[in-house]
Amino acid sequence: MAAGTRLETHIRAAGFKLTPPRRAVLSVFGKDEHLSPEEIFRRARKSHPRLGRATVYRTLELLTDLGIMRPIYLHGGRPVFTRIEGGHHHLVCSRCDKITELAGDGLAETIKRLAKRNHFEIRSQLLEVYGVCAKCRKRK
Amino acid sequence: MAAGTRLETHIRAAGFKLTPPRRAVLSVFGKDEHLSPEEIFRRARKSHPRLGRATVYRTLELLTDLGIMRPIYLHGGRPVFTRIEGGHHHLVCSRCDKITELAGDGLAETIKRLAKRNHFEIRSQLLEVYGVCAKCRKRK
DNA sequence: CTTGGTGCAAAATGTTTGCATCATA
DNA sequence: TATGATGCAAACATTTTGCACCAAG
Repeated sequence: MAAGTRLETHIRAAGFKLTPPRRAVLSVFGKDEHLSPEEIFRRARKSHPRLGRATVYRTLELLTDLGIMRPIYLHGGRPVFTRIEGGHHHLVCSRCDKITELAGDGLAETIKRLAKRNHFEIRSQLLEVYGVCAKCRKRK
Repeated sequence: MAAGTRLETHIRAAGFKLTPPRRAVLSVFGKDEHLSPEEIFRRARKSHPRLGRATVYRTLELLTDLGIMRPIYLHGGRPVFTRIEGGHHHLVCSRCDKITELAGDGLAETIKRLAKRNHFEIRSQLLEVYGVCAKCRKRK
């Protein structure tokens, strides 16, 4: 679990303690995983049964403050958490709720350029384009 | 209040009743206004004091279903509502929470082009770039 | 051994729902 | 006047907080 190890190092480097509950939370994240606090709780408890919900929330807050993870609000305003790196550019279909990653194509670069013009230091990008996906348009 | 009138017409056209509470909710939205349900409730109650919170939520849901408004989730996952038209491109400073509109510059067009390539029909765009604004960087 | 981290339970917050009443179309 | 809309209060879901105890560094 290289990714997990890297995250763990990050926590210690920032001067925070690396505890079993925190390891359990970190361990459930693969790359590009989008998980709700409740789902994280359920999964992490498998490796650390004593885990409480409050600790999940506190750990997610810590990880967010450290710039390791970030919440994304998609359906109904409930958050899912994901690793912060990379651009998160989504086409969200409001019919079938399918989320398509909108890859590359100079989008991230365009955004960086615009941000630079505003002297803004980018930490994370999130683009959500809402509408109707190709499949649902046909099925109309 | 041309905008308000236009929205009211939209509601009737869709076969819904135009009631005082709904007019009160609609009336608080200027253009580019981003308001939380609670703030909408507070403002709308000035023109219609009997208004209840539930009606605000129900009206916002209706307006969202009609494609007139949309929720945006910025700070701490609490929604703010805004008119759906136009691109909503924000630079969000995680130090001071200031939100800067990232205007034009071909961004909306770039996104449209990419969506078209995916045969995706755009209804609304939302870009959130998180990071540190110019002012806060200096103040470091 | 010191300080930050944890789990539990209670509290706070934000949103939804059931229902009797009201008013638009 | 029929049906959809409203306000109220209770229910609900999610997140935060207080506190005594625990363990990583």
